[in-house]
Amino acid sequence: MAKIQTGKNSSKKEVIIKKAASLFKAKSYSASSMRELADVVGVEAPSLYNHIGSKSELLQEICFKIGSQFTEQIENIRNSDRNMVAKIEAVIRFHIEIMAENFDEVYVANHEWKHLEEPYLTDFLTIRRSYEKSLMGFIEEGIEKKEIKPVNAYVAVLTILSAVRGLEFWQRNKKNVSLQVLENDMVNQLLNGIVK
Amino acid sequence: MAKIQTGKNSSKKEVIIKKAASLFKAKSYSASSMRELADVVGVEAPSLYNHIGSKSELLQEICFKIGSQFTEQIENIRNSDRNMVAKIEAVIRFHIEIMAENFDEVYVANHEWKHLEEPYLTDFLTIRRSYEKSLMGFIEEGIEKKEIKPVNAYVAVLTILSAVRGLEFWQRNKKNVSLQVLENDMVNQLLNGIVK
DNA sequence: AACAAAAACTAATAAATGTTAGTTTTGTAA
DNA sequence: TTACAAAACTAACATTTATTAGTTTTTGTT
Repeated sequence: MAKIQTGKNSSKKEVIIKKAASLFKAKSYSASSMRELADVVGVEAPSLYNHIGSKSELLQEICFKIGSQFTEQIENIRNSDRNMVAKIEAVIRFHIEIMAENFDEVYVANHEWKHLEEPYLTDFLTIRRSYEKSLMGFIEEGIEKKEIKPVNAYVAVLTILSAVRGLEFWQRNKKNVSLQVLENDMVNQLLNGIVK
Repeated sequence: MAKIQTGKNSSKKEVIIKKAASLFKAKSYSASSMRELADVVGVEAPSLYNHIGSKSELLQEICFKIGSQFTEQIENIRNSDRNMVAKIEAVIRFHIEIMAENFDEVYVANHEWKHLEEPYLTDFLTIRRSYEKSLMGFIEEGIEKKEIKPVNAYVAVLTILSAVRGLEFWQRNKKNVSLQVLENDMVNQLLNGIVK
């Protein structure tokens, strides 16, 4: 009876994926049922299968869509003409902005990838590790060029990526802190610290 | 047939909780079944119920045990005689150390609390918010006393807590980076930055 | 108006879930 | 050795799960 509402530019499959991301974020992948997803889509559960292959396919689409956005962007930054500190700053800013735009999907990609099935799990981890390696390269090069203190590059990457991932806890307080302040302050703390 | 092995000082219930934490960390709370837990404990599933009340009780015990450790410690730090920067540093170091000792339980408390049932969920979030408030107090006082730059305290708390929570991704690389380096470098980056 | 394709529906399946009931085994103290 | 409690077991339960099969409705095109 009910029909899946497809807004501008998005196929029915894309609508389902967006709602799935929102559901998976709220309840986690495993605790979300296809019946619940059908409910929020406004349709009976079996009807979903006219548009998608399986529950796990939804998770795959979400994780790899986000994964390739990150991969593409860090490549752009690497090829750009900036000093290393500016490149690292660009990475941090990109994280914050993509999170602000695609909150649900980024959250799910960061927190629910564990439930990917093979071979997708391995592929995803490979992409992720390569991303971390790129960022580590920025830091090591920054150290060589004396732009950055001689820190352990792995710890720096871990600290930066963990910090930006923490933005997932932010949203609810959107009113208190603007995106601008958030972005500037976090960049500043990670690069220059907070101690006077 | 099999009996639950209870090592020194730990009751059978505590053994179950420890194994549950390990399982919940590996597979997430929802995707972990009582039969799987029984398997790793070395017993049939119904036997678990001689020692525990329910699956969700396990999650409660884990979350509140960790929660109260954090609450207690930040209280100690608050009452200690140090300047604010040193207090913030102590908080960061405590996070890293408790994570190194109680990895599974801290991980579960940080990632699976969503699945707590009421009223435990509300209680847990109250504890958590009060912890964040304490840390925010340290930062605001540090700013007043000109020890810390005039940053947005909320963003600083978010950045610090997110960074230390990211340690959960570390362990596998234990060999590459010692706990000492990790702790010192992370404290340094969060307080003093990495830019020369 | 008729036809074909797309997409909704209902009904049903096998498997897995947390948990209870009832029974047997084990360990300890008299 | 007997007796009692603790803790294991087997069997079973009602739900919930993702998904398939088969059917009807809707939609768009001729």
